[in-house]
Amino acid sequence: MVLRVRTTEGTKRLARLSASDEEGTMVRSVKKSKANKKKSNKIDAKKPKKPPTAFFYFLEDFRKEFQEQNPDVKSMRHVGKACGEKWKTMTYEEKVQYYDIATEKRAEFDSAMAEYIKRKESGEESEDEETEDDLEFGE
DNA sequence: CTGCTGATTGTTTAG
DNA sequence: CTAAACAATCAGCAG
Repeated sequence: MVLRVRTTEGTKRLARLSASDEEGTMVRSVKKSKANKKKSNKIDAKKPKKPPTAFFYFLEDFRKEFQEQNPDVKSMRHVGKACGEKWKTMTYEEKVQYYDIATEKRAEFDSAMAEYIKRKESGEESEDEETEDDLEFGE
């Protein structure tokens, strides 16, 4: 009940979600914004970042277990794969634990989003205070 | 040496 | 509603 999973499967939610490509070309080449490090940070625009999903939270815990059970495994990518399969095998009750966490995060994110929209409607023209880009001295 | 890619699913966003 | 993109992580490979 607490888990408002959005209409459950009734709407099917993205029935196939581009199922046509799912099997054929897995061109999942995401642009990825990790190209830059500190410089050029104006790309994100003030938009609230997306909170980690339940899957990610599960990953955090699963990672450790996976490494213990699979000390041979190295890349985390493989973990993700294994995690994905296990994730599907997990029961709703088990996943609910993580869903609950994600739900709370989303609630918090919602507030940030509301402000973002509000500001956007008010005027996207925001002063960029992100002047400091490479202020790296220290070491 | 340095830096991006890849893989997982879920959630988010804008039209 | 829909489709696409993006969220973390970390090691491996390429130039």
